[in-house]
Amino acid sequence: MYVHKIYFFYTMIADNFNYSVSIDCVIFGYDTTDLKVLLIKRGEEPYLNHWALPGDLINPKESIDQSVIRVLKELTGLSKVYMEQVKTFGDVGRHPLGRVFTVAYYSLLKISDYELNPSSFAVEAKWHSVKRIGELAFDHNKIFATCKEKLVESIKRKPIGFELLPKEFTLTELQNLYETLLQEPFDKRNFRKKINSMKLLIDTGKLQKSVSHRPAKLYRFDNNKYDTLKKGGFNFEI
Amino acid sequence: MYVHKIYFFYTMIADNFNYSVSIDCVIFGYDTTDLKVLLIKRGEEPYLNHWALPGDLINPKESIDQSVIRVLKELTGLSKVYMEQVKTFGDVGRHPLGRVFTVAYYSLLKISDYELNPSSFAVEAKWHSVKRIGELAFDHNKIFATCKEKLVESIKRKPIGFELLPKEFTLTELQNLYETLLQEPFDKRNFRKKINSMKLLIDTGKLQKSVSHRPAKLYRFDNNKYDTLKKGGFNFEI
DNA sequence: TCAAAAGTGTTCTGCATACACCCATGT
DNA sequence: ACATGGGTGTATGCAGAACACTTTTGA
Repeated sequence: MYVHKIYFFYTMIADNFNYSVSIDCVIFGYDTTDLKVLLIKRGEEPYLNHWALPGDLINPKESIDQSVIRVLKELTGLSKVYMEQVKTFGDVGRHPLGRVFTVAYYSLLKISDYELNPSSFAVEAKWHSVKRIGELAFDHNKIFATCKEKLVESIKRKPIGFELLPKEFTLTELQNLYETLLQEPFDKRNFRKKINSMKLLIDTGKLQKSVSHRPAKLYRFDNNKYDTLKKGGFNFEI
Repeated sequence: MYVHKIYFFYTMIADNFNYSVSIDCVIFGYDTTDLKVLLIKRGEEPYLNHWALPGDLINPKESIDQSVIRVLKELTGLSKVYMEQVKTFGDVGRHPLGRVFTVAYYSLLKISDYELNPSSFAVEAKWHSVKRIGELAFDHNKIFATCKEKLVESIKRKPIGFELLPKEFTLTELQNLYETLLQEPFDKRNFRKKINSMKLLIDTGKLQKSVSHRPAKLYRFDNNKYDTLKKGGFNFEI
């Protein structure tokens, strides 16, 4: 009976091992006014010269996460990058050469860090404004859209926005970030009141330099405090 | 140079197609007082006689979602079951016979529907209280835990709780559901006030039958209204 | 002295919370 | 008539929203 066949697939033979699995990574960076995504230009068919999400096949001896870490490291030179698994895509026709599943991740990094690590000369990689993404290779537009949505969801409920700013930042920079990502304006005083009430920022005592107006205070995000609060049931929310 | 190798994996050969991909499904049902999960008992090694999550290999010509729909249909007899992709697991050693990735889903169904469709005689399937899950096959305990967390997250922000109740239900049943899933008590009057303010329930005009106390009104969830409201930016939240 | 952005408090409104009694039915 | 859960309103507190002027710096 047909029902017998399923749920017990672990008696499978070598014939069952004929799929391929990759990761694709939507790498977000924020650039004073604009959210950007790091794309690479394909040097081969199919989709020659199309922009695509960076990714790679998963190696036989590495986990999914390790695969993403490896690609991020090779592309950006950075090791400790925030990343989050989003969704797996595996439609039948998504890859011309066979059945390839891809696990999509997004990750966040400070463009200021990235620019210090130009170890990616070998591949043409470029930041694109998320507002001006053209047609990407394969189903990467769909993957990108899904990751963007997930980022927006997460940014409201986790303090991951700080991953996109320099280590020391002003409150106005923080507010601009949220306004850009969430596409809505915030009242300056209320925004500061809310941020302040969370007690998650450390006043560095430093000020902005060489701006032609009153210099703003520089703050750092207090990771330790956040970890402590979170254990006590605290929920970040903007 | 090494960096050349990656990002251009699409020149791969048959050697790259040697992984296997499955789906596993955490099927939740709610039973007047308790959240349950549908497990199947393995009839073969490895993990003979262990309880496991229902799942199957993805067929060459079906999408990931289709694969889940197929398994749910074969196991429960139901076609339109709420489901949500949660996460993909692919640690190197998770399966003894080779590299098997599995895409985890959770799904929600009314146990009352399920019991009318006993098409799963061929496989030993049983509802287990989520509080009393023993040691499951493979990494299924981890998968289960991840899906349970995701369910709890989603239940607060989407009106999916109704998928677990009969089509017509009382407000007390609804409250019990939320109290069970979120593990916190709600004030009866405030709970009703909140539900009422959303205007998402339809009073069927019917009453409970043969209860030895004042019979409660029966309500239905208004799917159309919810879809409309959602388009207007409405966010369900409990 | 001007331009440009930083910084700061109060009032109002609405929503979450806390809380106790009468009602309808079956036995 | 009694036991059982169903059903209802009000007062209080707190957090989000609206809102405008003074301060500091460089040019």
